Formats: sequence, structure tokens, C-alpha cells
Amino acid sequence: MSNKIFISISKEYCDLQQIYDSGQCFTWDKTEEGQFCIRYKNTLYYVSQTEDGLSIISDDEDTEQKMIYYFDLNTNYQEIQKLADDDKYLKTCIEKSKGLRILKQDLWETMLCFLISQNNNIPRIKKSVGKIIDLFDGFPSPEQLQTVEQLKECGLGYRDKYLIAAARQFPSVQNQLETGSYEENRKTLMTFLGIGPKVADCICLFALHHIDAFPIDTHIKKIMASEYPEGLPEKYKSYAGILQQYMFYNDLRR
DNA sequence: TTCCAGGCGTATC
DNA sequence: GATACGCATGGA
Repeated sequence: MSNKIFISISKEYCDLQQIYDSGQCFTWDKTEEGQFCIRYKNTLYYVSQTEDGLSIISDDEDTEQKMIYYFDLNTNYQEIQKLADDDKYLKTCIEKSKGLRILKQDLWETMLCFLISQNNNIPRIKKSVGKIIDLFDGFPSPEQLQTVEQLKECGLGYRDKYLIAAARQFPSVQNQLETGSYEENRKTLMTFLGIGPKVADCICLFALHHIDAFPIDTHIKKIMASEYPEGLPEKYKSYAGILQQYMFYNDLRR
């Protein structure tokens, strides 16, 4: 661990604890000192937060650029939050989660995590992903994943076969996914065994950064029924993924 | 014991 | 296209 860098960003606009609790990343660990250990493309970044920035230690020589990208620090979330100024419900959500950001996570790693997420809960998803990382000393490459037997100890239940099938299919569509539009990528992802509309949208949002993707899970379904029975307002559509995350976080915290 | 979790595949109509 | 049902697992 050689490199130590500092990125200046107010905690108000990038809150690691909020992101940690937001259900978009399942591989962060938190140390007793409150430091976050972040795994991105199988490299570890130890991140400490102060009121005015992030101190990051890693052996990656390109830590600063990678973390600016990963945390999407060139996007102005305050501007997007203003969209909700006349929306009492969403405004209340945002007040409690201003520091959330949509991470730009690794595509393959994110696919594995969200294949596991279906009909599952966040602590159990984290546990299963952690077991995979222990077993393979990091996320396995598609080539390393061959049989369901390899995953038996990871507590995946019936989802183990989805990961194996994905490992076989992924290399043939990786390029296409990294350059495609939201609509194209959503369709492509849904050809994978175990990926339906919701998981496809999570991958589109949390890895491919299609911020108009709007994953509808049990929480969001409930929120839509009670807060937006007429559907999501049109002005939200281009940023639906980000706004969805404020609602989801707020519902989780209750 | 039953219910639930960042749902999806399959069968059936 | 819509709806009903089963599904591994573990915590509440």
C-alpha cells in the first residue's frame, strides 16, 4: 500500500456511510476505525472520510482518476436534487440522503452481485459475495467459474446456476454492453438466465451508469403505489435512477 | 411457524 | 400479455 491521495469533496455531497448502506455495493467492508475498504476491479482502496474530503490509500498508481470515476465525482448531484423542490415526499427523502451517489462499478463484478440479489436480502447478499471473494481470492473471472459445485459453500441457493451460465455468456457480449445504449443493454442483459427487468436495470444503473434506468423492487413497488399512483413524473425520467436511490435508501432506513 | 428479502423461470391460459 | 406458482437460504 504505497500511494496515499486526498480528494476534496464535501461530505454533504459524497457520504460514504450513506453509500455503504444504500444497497448498490456489496463488497465494501468497514473497519472498526470507520475506514471503508472498497474493492473495485479486484483492487482494494482504503478510504477515510473527513468533512471536506476522502483520504485514499491503495497500491494502485492511478488511484485518484479511478476514484473520481468510481464515485462519479464530475456529476453535480445538487442540480439533479433540485428537480424535487416541489415534491414533498422526494424532498424529504433527499434531505436525509444528500450524500448518496451512483457508483460506476465494474460490469462483471456487478453482474455477479445482482444475480445473487434476486429474492434475497442485503445482509445475505453481502455474505454470499464475501464467501465468493474469499474462495477465489477476489471476484472470479468468467473463465474461472465453471461448475455449480465450485459455489456450493457460498449459500447462493438456486442462483448458483445463474452465475455459471453468465460466466459462459459474458465474454461474447462484454464489448457490446460497454458501448451500448440503455435500451440495447437492458435487452441484452435480459437474455441472461436469471436476469429479468429489475436485475437488468440494477446492472444498467450501478455498473453501466445509465441513470435513466429505474429498478423496481419490492420497496420501490410499494413506494410507487403510495406516492406515485399515476406513475413517475415525466420530468424525472432522465434521472430516474438517481432519484430512485434516494427513495430506496429512505425506505430501507425506516 | 410463517413471512420476507433490491425476482425470475416456467407453465398455462 | 397476463397471472400463478415454486424456488434455496437464513433472519425476524
